[in-house]
Amino acid sequence: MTKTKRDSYHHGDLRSALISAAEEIIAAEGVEGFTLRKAARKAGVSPGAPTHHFGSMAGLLTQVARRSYEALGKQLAGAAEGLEGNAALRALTAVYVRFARDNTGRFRLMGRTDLIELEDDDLRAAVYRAMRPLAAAAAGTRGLGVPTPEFERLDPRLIAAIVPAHGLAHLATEGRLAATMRSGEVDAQAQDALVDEVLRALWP
Amino acid sequence: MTKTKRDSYHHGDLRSALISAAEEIIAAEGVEGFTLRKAARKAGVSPGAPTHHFGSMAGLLTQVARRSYEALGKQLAGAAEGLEGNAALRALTAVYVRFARDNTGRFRLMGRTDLIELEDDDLRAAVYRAMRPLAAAAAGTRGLGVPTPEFERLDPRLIAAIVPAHGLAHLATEGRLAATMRSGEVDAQAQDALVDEVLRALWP
DNA sequence: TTTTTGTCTAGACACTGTTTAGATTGCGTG
DNA sequence: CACGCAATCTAAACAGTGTCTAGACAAAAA
Repeated sequence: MTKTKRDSYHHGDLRSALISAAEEIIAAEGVEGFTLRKAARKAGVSPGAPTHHFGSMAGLLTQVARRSYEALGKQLAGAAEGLEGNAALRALTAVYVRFARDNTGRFRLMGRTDLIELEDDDLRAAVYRAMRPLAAAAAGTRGLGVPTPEFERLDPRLIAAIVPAHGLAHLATEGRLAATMRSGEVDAQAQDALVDEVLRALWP
Repeated sequence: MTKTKRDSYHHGDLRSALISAAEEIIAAEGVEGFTLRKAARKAGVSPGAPTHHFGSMAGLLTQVARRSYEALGKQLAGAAEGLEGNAALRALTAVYVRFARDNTGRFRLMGRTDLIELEDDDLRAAVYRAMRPLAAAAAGTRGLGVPTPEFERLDPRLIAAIVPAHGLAHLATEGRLAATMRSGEVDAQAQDALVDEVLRALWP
């Protein structure tokens, strides 16, 4: 509850305050619980204020999505260290799925093309950068070149490396994957084990 | 534009009229363009009327999702005929992706766990039934038993059969897969070819 | 010090889903 | 056939939403 109070008419750093507020709301209540007015209230500012900084709600959420891709990229970056071939791909996919499970709100936002501005250059760059470890692993295993930012022309074998991660992550966040315990919570360990089994079936 | 006019106070078959209206709106404007009031207007009925038949907006959309899974199931049913092993899996996955591409609105709805009632028994049954062809193909190839409706206890190798379809379909609907032509439209043929290449990389 | 520029507020607008109380009708029973 | 009941739909309201237009305020530039 970082309700930023202020004494002066101007906020000072409203832009990043709104991004933080949005991230907190999404983490606590999910994308479906997010509201632009809520974020404004949390930053201690009037409902119309965010528009001036982000143009629209989608503008703000695009920034949140961009930062989320950066976070995902950071987690993927070190995940394949010392591993090669299919073992590297398995490790990266496992991290991808864990990120989706542990950051359900943000991950759902990343897939909501109606809420974010997909053509935003910074966002596209962040997506591209986040996928680089997967590309590198696929390249190492199968002799691919480095992919270009244009997703339209990605090598089919690189897509083949991304697809299982994406699919598993979606199933996980939709609660269809695994091991929901009696409390309703997800048994992370059991899910990790299941994911590992699936990955060994795909990439032995 | 099936604007159902009526002369009597009672509608007659409002329930299915609302489902049809919702399907038309979602097909034309996507899930994000759907509105309960819009559906009510299209059926020629007051904003409060749907509540009595479906409880809430999620109730109506759950019916749409159920019918969508039935449609998907129908398309999958005949897709693997005469095929075996990985070839059957490839054919089924291709149909899955085509369904997502040609029914973007409905497919997006199926993944929106915040808009539909995931615990609805009819919906769960429809999901299970739709996945049966994939299960059968995976079983034929790898010696699996028939899966139970509880998704929590699915065989990892069956999940491995579903995951690429799900992942590819999502990438396709998010516009990240392929071959967007200069018009902004998707080049279906090119996309099919790409999907085939990806599948041959996963299931040679 | 004055002007200009960037920030933010106040209030309104057209919507949304859902709730309440009441009007209207069709149907099964006497 | 007539009656009462249950189902069905309306009308109006409520608390919200994102966004737009004026204008108020403050800080930086002239």
